[in-house]
Amino acid sequence: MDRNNKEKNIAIVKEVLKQYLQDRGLRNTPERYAIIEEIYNLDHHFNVDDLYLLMIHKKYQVSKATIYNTIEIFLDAGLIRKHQFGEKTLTSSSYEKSYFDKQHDHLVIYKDGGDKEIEEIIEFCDPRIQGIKEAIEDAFGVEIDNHSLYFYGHKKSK
Amino acid sequence: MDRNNKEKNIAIVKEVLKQYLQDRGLRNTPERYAIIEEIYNLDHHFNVDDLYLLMIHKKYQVSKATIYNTIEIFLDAGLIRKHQFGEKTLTSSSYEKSYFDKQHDHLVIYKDGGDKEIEEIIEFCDPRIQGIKEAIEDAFGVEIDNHSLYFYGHKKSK
DNA sequence: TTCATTGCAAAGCGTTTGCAGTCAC
DNA sequence: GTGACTGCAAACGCTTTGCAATGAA
Repeated sequence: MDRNNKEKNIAIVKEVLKQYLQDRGLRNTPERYAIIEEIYNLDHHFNVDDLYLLMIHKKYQVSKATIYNTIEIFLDAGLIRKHQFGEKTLTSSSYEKSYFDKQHDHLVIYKDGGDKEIEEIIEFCDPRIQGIKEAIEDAFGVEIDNHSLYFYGHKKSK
Repeated sequence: MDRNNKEKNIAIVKEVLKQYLQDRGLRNTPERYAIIEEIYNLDHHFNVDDLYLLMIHKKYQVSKATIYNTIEIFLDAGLIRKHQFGEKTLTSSSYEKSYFDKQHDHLVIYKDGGDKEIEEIIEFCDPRIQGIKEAIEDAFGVEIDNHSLYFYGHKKSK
């Protein structure tokens, strides 16, 4: 059932992608469909290297350059979202599928001790952010397309 | 008056830094004081390259390596904050002095047209973020040390 | 004197680019 | 057939690291 759902979603996303490519006169390359399929099979955040290794270890032969290119298209098409976790240490960009999800924010939990290592990333969604967004739009006469909110913390020690 | 204030603040920050270095058994190098002085003379966000060029063109001879090292200390001491503007294109990390300011968030305004260029960065402070923070702390049993909130948008076209 | 810190240059690492070959159209 | 796309390797840009020289304690 869950699996069926996933397959259905993948089919839908491929259709959306097809439409998008068509509209812009871009080509239907097999790589693009393979990559979007792998992304929508994942349930977590991933970075380019993750995705590259995953695809190498599976059926496909893709290059990182193609993944980078393709991801740019998916971002523009609204099929994925980009994140920069790790305010403390430098990390590669992370991505996640976004077509069926509502926008959500992230709580980044660091391990105790000054090692600056991420323990866990929790997603949440607080409607109050909408109120802030609207206030900012009014205050500065802008249209806000997008936001990112991260909380950084650690497990409460008892 | 403004200038006097700035000089007074710089004196205070140097004192704070001195204390911090002392507490950790770190050394009072002239570079560290020169760098913190230049940072607190700035009124805007800056990146390492900005700061490096500024200092080269002024009295001091510093290396980027030292600036990177030093900035790490200042971050830990709470004297500066680190930002990653530019969700769309890759940018270097930005920093800003933080000792006298209250925590604030940022509205990143992009130029119109798909050129992904930043037009302006506006700072704001909405108290409602505190409410969200507390809700998250309760919901997930964490202590939040820190947050970052960015809105990304564009000027409203009439 | 000692060893943290500096400056320099080299290395790292994620990402982008150039280009010859390929393949969607 | 044409030119957008791919894969590869090289280039890029920011940041980190290794190391000999320096200088704060």
